[in-house]
Amino acid sequence: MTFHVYNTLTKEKVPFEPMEAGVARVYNCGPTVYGRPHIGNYRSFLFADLLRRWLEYLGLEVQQVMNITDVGHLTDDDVADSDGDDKVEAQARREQRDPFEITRGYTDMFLEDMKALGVREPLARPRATEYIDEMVVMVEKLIEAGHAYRVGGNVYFDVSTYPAYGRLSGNRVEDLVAGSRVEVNQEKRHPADFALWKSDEAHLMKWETVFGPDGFPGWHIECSAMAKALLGDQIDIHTGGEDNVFPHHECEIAQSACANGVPLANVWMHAKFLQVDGGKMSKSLGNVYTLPDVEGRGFEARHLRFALLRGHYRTQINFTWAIMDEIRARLENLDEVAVLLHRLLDGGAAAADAEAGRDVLAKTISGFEEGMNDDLNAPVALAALEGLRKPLLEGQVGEAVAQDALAFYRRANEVFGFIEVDKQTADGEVEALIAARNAAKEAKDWSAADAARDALTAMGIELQDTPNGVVWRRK
RNA sequence: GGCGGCAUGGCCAAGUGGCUAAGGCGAUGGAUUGCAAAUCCAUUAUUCCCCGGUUCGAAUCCGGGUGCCGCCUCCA
Repeated sequence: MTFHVYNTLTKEKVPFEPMEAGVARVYNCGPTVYGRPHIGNYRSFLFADLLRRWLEYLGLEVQQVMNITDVGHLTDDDVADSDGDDKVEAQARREQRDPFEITRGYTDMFLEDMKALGVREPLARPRATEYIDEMVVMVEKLIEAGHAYRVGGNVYFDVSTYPAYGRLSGNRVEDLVAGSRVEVNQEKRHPADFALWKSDEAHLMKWETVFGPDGFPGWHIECSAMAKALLGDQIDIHTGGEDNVFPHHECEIAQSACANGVPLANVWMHAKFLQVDGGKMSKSLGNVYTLPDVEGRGFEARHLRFALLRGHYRTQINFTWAIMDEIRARLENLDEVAVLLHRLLDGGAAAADAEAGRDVLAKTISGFEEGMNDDLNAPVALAALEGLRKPLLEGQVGEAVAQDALAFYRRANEVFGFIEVDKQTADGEVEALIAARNAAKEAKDWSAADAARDALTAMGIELQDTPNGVVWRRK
């Protein structure tokens, strides 16, 4: 089975075929850095990371770009000019700091979190403020081509010049107008027209351009310009959260196609929102969690990575602390597969036949790959990996197979990135305590034996008394 | 008002027309143990939100209802 992906644009799963053999060009809509990223944000970036890692597993070179939006989007495009209020500037006012300082600070936090969560560095993380010139060029081109028009220092995209507008989101221009809850901006030709460039001298983040001295880009042009600058006019996959479908990606599609003459992306993929405690997370409920919150509850970043990748990216998944406890237990089992493989290869209980379990391994690999190839069906792939544990516990795996199984397990973890696959080594203190406990048991000094065991438990070492002696693992 | 998604055991989560509904967590009983943990054995959805329909056959398709969620406004 080849890798199939669900394309939001066509609403169907299609085989993934990169335009250039062996290379996948992928653009991920990144965060707007006006606040500390939360677990909901992480989900869509983790999805982007999973996609990238799966493409790499398949042997493709992935040219991945994830932008950082450090220009605030207007909170309300249609009434923009009056107060120039946008997320970044609003935050800047709240913190009484320079907006550029704000975005730098939150960008650093974002990058720290990504690193902690094991997200691989993309080829580039362009910042919108570094691509103002490219945006202006694109806007000028759209004006020249008759797809955009100026009203004073503002520039709007004329949706009537792009009949496919609405295809991605399933919205019709007429319905958008009817359902619009914002005041109609009189200077636009059509209420659905969207801003490419805005001017407002009260705006804090502003640039002098051909459109005037106090301008700033509209919400959508940034990504179109950065994708073009770094990946070219046409890319293979464009991703984002489900909220990006409309208006952001719909607008990107329109403006890029009109400016470049080719479709921006062949496939559009969107991650569903994460829910917390069964509903939308909200500040008033106090459940807009961040990585430090999760770590404060005694979990590691990899637990969170697992929790957010455990469900299919297009299904709603829920986050609760009870689920995190379950995640911890499950991850211990996945870690244990590696522990068991290392133990076996170090002379542990292997099946007599070195080739024993070959069929089990083959089934595991095909289950894993078929799951991932089916639009990144992580739950199926994970179930396949978990299936390795039982045969190992039952001693049904031979040494040669274990060798291959470990190699595969490492590759599988190159995709998931939350399993501990390296061999666990004991330090002198651990070994001494184990020896002390064995001696105490021999002497039937149960309180000394239990003391040693308690000390090890406190160090995160779990002992297992098996019929063949004592083994241990780090939990 | 317009558009869209989802509903599977105590919990999480696969399955999208056809053998006994994956897998995990948890729970219960037993074995094992100095006691535990781990492990092993057994049990844990005759049933997939509800009501109709199509079909030889549906969790899977269709119609209606209920509930949750999303977009149309900043949001991953």
